Formats: sequence, structure tokens, C-alpha cells
Amino acid sequence: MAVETELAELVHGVGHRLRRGYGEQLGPLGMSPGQARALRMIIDSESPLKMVQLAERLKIVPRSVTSVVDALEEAGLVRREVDPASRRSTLLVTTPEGRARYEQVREARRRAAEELFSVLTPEQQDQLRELLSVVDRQPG
Amino acid sequence: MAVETELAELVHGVGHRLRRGYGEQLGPLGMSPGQARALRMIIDSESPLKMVQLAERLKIVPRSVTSVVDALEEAGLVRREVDPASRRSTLLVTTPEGRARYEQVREARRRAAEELFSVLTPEQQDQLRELLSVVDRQPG
DNA sequence: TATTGTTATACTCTATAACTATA
DNA sequence: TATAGTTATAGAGTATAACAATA
Repeated sequence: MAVETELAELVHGVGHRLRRGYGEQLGPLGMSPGQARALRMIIDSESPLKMVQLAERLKIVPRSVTSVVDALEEAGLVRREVDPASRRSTLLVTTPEGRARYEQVREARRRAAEELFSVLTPEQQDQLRELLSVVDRQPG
Repeated sequence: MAVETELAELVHGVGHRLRRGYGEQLGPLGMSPGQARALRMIIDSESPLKMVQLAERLKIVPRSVTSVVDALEEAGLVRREVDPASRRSTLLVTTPEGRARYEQVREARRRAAEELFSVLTPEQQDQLRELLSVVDRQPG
């Protein structure tokens, strides 16, 4: 097998393990990984995000963001507010419940990642992060 | 952000890029990445695979394999045959078209992976493969 | 009783296209 | 006319549960 394709297979495998583990940790919290990821983006943002901005950060199309935010709003974790600066924009603001839930989500995420990557020494984790950063931060 | 969760984010991002690139390469061939992956497993196997065995190798449940194989069979790339050794088992055999198509699929896969990982030197690619192997080959 | 595969169903993640409201 | 978001729809990938056929 070509060197590159083997790498592809490994990324696939590790990603699979990650989703499985994270999903299990997340299950009791009643959220999907995608919802948790969106909640994180919303909370981590300095200023309230618009739908389009969340789409950009999640690297998905605006229509797909609508579904994710619907779920978060229905769960009472975020609210949609009309942007005072332009009525066609929606601002996403977190509720106290959303922020509380996110603390649990972050802990679940930490546990899942630690479980998976603890086979590596801290130095190896650094190396891995370095290499993946190069791949993930190239244009395109 | 914790070291581990940052790693999780990077694996997610690289996986996303990989699926996107591979999907684009694969589009003209009329196959999804999942179908291509299954076809590869079937062809790479020494002896004809049973459905359960394919499920194990793809790390998905047997029910999910049924759908993938349905698609491959409908496209004329594989055939289901009754196992002479046990009538409740199904053997998966490739057609000449399946094997020809796989050559194209493999080339598409090679191009997608090369495009993504060519920002790394060959030595870095080795390193990355080493590290990911450790993570992916742990039990669980 | 255990194994193999399937029917039926559903959830997550994501997309394109067409439309509405606003700018 | 361009932008922000939504309704409608679809497809890929995966799962659980119940069941039939076979062993």
C-alpha cells in the first residue's frame, strides 16, 4: 500500500475511535458530538456569533447550522436573538444552562481524548500535534 | 485548551479534509468513500469474505454492511454467493468490473492522500504514521 | 440454542436548491 | 441585486431491534 493511503487509513481509524469514545461520554448529557462542538464554538467566541460565522468556523454550510442550532435551542442551551445592527442577522447567545452544560461537555471531551491518546508519552503527543497542525493548517 | 482535546480537534480537521478530497476524487467514479473502502477490503482479502468478516474489518455492524454490499452489487462490482460450506453464510466475490473499478478507486485515493499529506516531508510522514499506529492499534 | 444475514426503522452529519426577509 | 437564514429534500454512514433461515 502506498505510504499516503496508509496514513489515510490511520486517520480514519483514529477518528473513528475518537467519535465512538466521545459519543459514549456524551450520551448521558443528551448531546451529539456535532451539537457539543457547536456549543463550544459559540461559548468560546469573544462576541456573539452570527449563523454565518458559526458555519464558517464549523466548516459546514449555513443550512446545516440551522439544524444544529435548532437542537441546541430546543434543549435550552442557546438562544437566537435578532442582531440590533441588522435585522436579517441572528446572534447566538448562550443561556446559563448552556454554559453549565458546556462544563460537563468539556470534561467528557477531555476524558475521551485522554483515554485515546494516553498510550502516547507527552512528548509523542506534542509531536503528533505538531504534525497534524501542519496538515490541518494548509490552505484548501 | 487541554493538550488532548486539541489533538482531538486536529484529528477531526484532518479527517474532514481527507473525506472531502477523497469524495471529490471519487465522485466521477460513482462511488462513495464507504463503498470504495468496502470494495478494497473485499479485493484485498486472500479468500472470499463473509458478510460478518467484512463487518469486522470495517468495524461496523452486520446490518450496515448489508447496505454497502447492496450498493456494490447493484453497481455490478461484487456478487453475493452462498457459501458451499454453510448455507447461512454469504461469500462476497468481485466481478471483473469490480476489480477494474478498484484500480481507479485506488488511484483516486492515492491522489487525495498525496494532496493532503505532501506538506510533510517523507520523514515526517513516517513519524506521523508511527504515532497514529500506536493510537490506532491499542485494544478497544 | 447460537450464528448469519436481513427487514424495518432511526439518528447524525452534511449537502444543494429554492425561497423569504432584509439591506 | 446581494446577504442571512430558512423550508424542503436528499444521501452517506451508522446504529438497535426483531426476525428467518440455518447450523
